[in-house]
Amino acid sequence: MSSTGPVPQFNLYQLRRTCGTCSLAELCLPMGLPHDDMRRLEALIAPRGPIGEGEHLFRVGDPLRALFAVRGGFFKTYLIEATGREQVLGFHLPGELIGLDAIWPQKHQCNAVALSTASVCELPYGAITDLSQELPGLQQSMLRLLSKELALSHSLAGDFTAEERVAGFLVSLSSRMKVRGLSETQLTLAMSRRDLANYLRLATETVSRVFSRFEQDGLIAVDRREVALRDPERLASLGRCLSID
Amino acid sequence: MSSTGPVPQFNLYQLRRTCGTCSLAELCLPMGLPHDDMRRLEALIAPRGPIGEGEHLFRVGDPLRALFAVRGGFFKTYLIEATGREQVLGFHLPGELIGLDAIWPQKHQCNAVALSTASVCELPYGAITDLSQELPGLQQSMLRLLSKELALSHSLAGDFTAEERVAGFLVSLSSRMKVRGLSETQLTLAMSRRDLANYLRLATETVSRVFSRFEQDGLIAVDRREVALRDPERLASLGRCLSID
DNA sequence: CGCTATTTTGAGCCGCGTCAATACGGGTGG
DNA sequence: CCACCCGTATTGACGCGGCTCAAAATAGCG
Repeated sequence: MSSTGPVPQFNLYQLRRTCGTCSLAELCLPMGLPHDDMRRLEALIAPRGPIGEGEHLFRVGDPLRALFAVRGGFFKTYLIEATGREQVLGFHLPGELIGLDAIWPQKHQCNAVALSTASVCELPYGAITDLSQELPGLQQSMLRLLSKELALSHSLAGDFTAEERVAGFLVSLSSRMKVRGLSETQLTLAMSRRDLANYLRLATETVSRVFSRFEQDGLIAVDRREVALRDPERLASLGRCLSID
Repeated sequence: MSSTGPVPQFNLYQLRRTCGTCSLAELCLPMGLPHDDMRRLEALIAPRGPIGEGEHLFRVGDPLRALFAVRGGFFKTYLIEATGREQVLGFHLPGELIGLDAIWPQKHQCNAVALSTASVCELPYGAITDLSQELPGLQQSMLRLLSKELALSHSLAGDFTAEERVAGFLVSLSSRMKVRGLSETQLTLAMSRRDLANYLRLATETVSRVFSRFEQDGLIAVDRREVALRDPERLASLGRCLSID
């Protein structure tokens, strides 16, 4: 049995609407914030209801009004090069903040689109920075998140072989799922092969081939977008560190 | 005549020791800060004298004590992969801040080494964040710098051909030199071919070959580490945007 | 003037991209 | 329920860009 149906998704609409009770709080902006401070932050945050698959949170050039924290579902950020080619920058799981690269010029530098039905918390940028002026913990959180993203981006920058990239991606995703209390061996890829390949800077055919090879070698079991890690150890040794969590 | 001697370097020791009179202030952390605020920032900053070529500012794992702003000279940041291979993350010109990726875990995530005799301003991290708690402009500056670095990192992430990478690098460097009031056509590369190739994720031989090809095509003139841009237009059209300035 | 590190140039090979064909799956309408 | 269609994924054949290996040129330095 390769899949008995989709892995249990994040329960989008059962998530409480406050940071204090949100299971993602420790991954998200309020991480490590004292309770009282968290309440003040909450007051600024606007939850935003179901966002349909394919719907955009923002696009390149949009003025930065708010940062977005993923509550449920998956997002992809990408940009369109001068040549017209799409370039996937990242996939974003619940608890992660999107739009940080817009702070510099106050305009979004990439597009953000939902890969599945999703929901987010909207954090009005001005209000957040105003508040962080008063709450040292909040300022620290923001700097830390930015810095972390930077480190992640660095770790992605190396020149890796196709196998290293794919293995690294799987291991990293596994660890991100684990942190969120989900299965670390039974992964459901939210993205198409094309998006994944683009993100990894490979051709879709190459990703396909590597998946097949890994399956033959008993490293994983692939069924469409369900991937089971059979030998996480060996997989981890194959993939260079693409993870930061 | 390809070179009549080295291009005039930044006058390290003639630079005044205060942000208020530093020609790099507008590129650096105090960018856009009101005069009074700048004075308060200055009080925290410790200039650090001549740093010899090959000397390290910090290494992976060092606790984050301070961020460093380059005043004169050039730095390289890099890390050593698990496999032992070096990975160059970036080259840093005067006015740029180094060490931002250390904020997240409070430990430096990369090594920083001087490529030439250099000097820096040392910004004690705790003091900076404390002050930025009071000065909204300073907080904005820090967020902007981080965000900018992130955007730069994104723009580097694409999969480019060797020619695109080299051309992009030259164009980007040219623009960074121009901002600093130096020649935008007569570039002095501070780094070895090996470092440059590593940074661009190419083999040194490939960089060498691309340089030769560009020279044959009349795009540039190369003499050792002196590179003259002969046709910046065409060069820019070749190289995808690797710049953010 | 030799020694060594760096850079350039050449030859050959291999991983991955490209092109093309096939297989699969999910949705739609009869 | 099945036939059909179309987008996505897989598999195969082939070519090319850039890496590797090797050697020659050049520069830096004692």
